[in-house]
Amino acid sequence: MTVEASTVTFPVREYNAAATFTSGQAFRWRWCDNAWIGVIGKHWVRLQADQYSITAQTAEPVADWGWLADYLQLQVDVEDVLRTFPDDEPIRAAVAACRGLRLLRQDPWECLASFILSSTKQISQIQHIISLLCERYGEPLTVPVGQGPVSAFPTAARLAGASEAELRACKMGFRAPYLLAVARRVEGGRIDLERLPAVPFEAARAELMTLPGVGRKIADCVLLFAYGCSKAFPVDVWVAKAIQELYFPRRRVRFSQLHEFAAEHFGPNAGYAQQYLFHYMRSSHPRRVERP
DNA sequence: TACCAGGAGAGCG
DNA sequence: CGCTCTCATGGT
Repeated sequence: MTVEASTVTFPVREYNAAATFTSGQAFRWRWCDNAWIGVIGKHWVRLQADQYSITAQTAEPVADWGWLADYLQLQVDVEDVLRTFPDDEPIRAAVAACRGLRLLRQDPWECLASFILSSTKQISQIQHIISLLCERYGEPLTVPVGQGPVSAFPTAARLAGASEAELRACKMGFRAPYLLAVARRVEGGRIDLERLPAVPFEAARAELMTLPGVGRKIADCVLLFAYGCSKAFPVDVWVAKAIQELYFPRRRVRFSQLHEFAAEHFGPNAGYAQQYLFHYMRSSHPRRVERP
């Protein structure tokens, strides 16, 4: 590994950055001048990936790159994950469609807030809402000369002090009272997001689901994308459609049955399988609005 | 115009 | 429990 000033290069095989950053798990990455630009915690980050490595650039000197390796989940061997998938045609097709797709390890509060804002919204619109929210309530960050300004994701404390009308002005509509209530519960210590990793899976999900605006799907997204519970299997309209069409053609299956099937069929890394299916369905049934 | 988007919550029989 | 409706906003 080579480090000079604010850049670092990690050797890594089979990391499909494009699929990873556009597959609807994180919402702040932009493709700009042949690189991915985003924000991780309080760091502005620019990433370039090739077949054998990922090179990262930050705006300020970094002594320890552990936070970045953790976010990108560089220690994960994709082949190990794929070996746990069921050997069936739908999974083979989904994996073939987005080789090297990874799951990121995101900050719990940012992930929770982002997915509260995601309900019944297209990914491009979620990105827009979050962009407005960060611009208006996030702490401005140091950025290299020539780069546009960016801000950190707003803290729960900051949003807890906002009004519902102010949040609605960020285009989030009926999700505003949900986000506000959850920000106030987190800020008031009535839910401790740092403690959840120590809680058994089902109990952690149940606790997340006590939050207003957080049902089974969003709770599973947070467990998967923030806490690394790789068996969590969020079922949204796309994944429901995927399982319906690929595994139960011409037989109507209820929503609860989709969960039961997923839990027993996809194995210990069901969440990874879910992400491959999601990205596969979206890229094989493209909507113009999603791919400019 | 009607319909949909990485849902959740409330009301109904 | 299982179904339906509504919520806010922007796009096709």
